[in-house]
Amino acid sequence: MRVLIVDDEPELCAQIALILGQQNYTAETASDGVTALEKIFTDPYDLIILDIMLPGKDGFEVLRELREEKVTVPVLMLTAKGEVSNRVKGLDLGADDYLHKPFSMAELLARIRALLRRSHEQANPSLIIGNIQLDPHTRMVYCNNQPVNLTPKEFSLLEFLLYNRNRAISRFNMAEHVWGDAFDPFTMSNNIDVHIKNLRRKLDDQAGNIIVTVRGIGYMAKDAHP
Amino acid sequence: MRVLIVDDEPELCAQIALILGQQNYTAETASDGVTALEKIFTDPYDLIILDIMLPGKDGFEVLRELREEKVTVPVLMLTAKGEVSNRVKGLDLGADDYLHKPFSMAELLARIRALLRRSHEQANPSLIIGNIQLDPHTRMVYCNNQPVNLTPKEFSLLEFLLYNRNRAISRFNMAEHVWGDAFDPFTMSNNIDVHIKNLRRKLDDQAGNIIVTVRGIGYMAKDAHP
DNA sequence: AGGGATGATGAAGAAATTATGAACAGCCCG
DNA sequence: CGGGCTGTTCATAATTTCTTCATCATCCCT
Repeated sequence: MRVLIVDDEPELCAQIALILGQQNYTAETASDGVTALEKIFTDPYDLIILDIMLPGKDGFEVLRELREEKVTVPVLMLTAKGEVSNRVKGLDLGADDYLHKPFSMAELLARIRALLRRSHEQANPSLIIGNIQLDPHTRMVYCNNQPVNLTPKEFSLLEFLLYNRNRAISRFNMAEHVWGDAFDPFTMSNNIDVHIKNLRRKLDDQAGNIIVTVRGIGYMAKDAHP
Repeated sequence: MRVLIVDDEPELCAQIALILGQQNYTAETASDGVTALEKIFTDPYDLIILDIMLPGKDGFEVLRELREEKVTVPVLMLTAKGEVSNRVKGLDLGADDYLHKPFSMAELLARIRALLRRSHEQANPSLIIGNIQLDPHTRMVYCNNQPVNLTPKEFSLLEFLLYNRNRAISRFNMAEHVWGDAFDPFTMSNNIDVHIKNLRRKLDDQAGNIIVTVRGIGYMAKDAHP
């Protein structure tokens, strides 16, 4: 689950990112509106936390451009105290919720969960492909109905592949989604390949029947007979 | 056992919360209907104490929306004196009991116990897993049929884990359910881990056969043969 | 078939996460 | 006020996971 935090206070961003990380969200941050829009258009997020006060394009502008491009990601706006009328403006522009600064982390988290639940839970049954079953909610994976022990990275990777089944996914995309901000695009290591190997081993995928390698691109989770 | 108290008098809320806390319930409060609904939809409670007089959405409205969304949590309504006909209205909308203000704490507690017993008894006779048996009603825990002495926190934690058996539960979720409002998301301590350790020790779960640690997430209570 | 590029694999060190023992504070009770 | 119990925090040990790297296998193109 990818969340983008847009705020010009690095400290607050880091705080929120830390908490979200602990909850197994993949958090990224942007400190101004232009950067935020770039990130959003480059790759979709599941939720955006958007401060109104931003250098350059402010939160309203970001929201407006977003909705103009038909990006329907849920947006939680942060408003400074006293900007009461901003609530109306934000909701008019298509924000899904708002929160006054300063707020408690508990409250922020509750709202995040509510938003994600609203937008995601219905589209979130068990991901099944071949003899593999992945339940995003309980974070359990079964292979031939036997529970399989996956590490966090392995789980995220598999989840992402299954979510995009029958589509070739580039290593870059995987890195972005599983590693988020921590992803170093210049790395020379074959980190992802190693995780894929381990996944195949654990999932009894010797012949690469489920996780197919797409030469020159990356990998793909393939249904047995599409 | 999580209870939500919805009332616009902070004093009364605090009083009830205090009493419930002493009885080893996890109490949270909401002072208006909108907040209450958010909390309820975000994370389920075992019981809701709902005043009718509320700013914004009143108790009836909250109850209506609740039931509309198929939330079946037991609801105890508080009615001011003289609002006799409200009793009928509340029960029609799906309230489970009502209580006239002012009421004695003893009476409130009795009704809470009755409601919880009624709703939990059928769904929740005794939580048994392996050689562990936990009775939510009497708050007794047996290991190999020998009674085990658990502290309140340990009991709540075990209860929550057993209630969600075979599902990986994040530390965050545990904190939320066992600590409720008092939970500090910024704490750096491994408080939960320590409680888990103590639970394992008391339950003779040396090899972590019952309480399994799910790396990167938290813990899970696992049946021997799922 | 040769050569270069790309992916697979095994192993080892680094990093992160969890387990554990112990100290400390707060509270309730006598 | 002191003892016992509970809950929290901290430091450190133990374990698992992640990353990197070297090497080998495979694919693709001419």
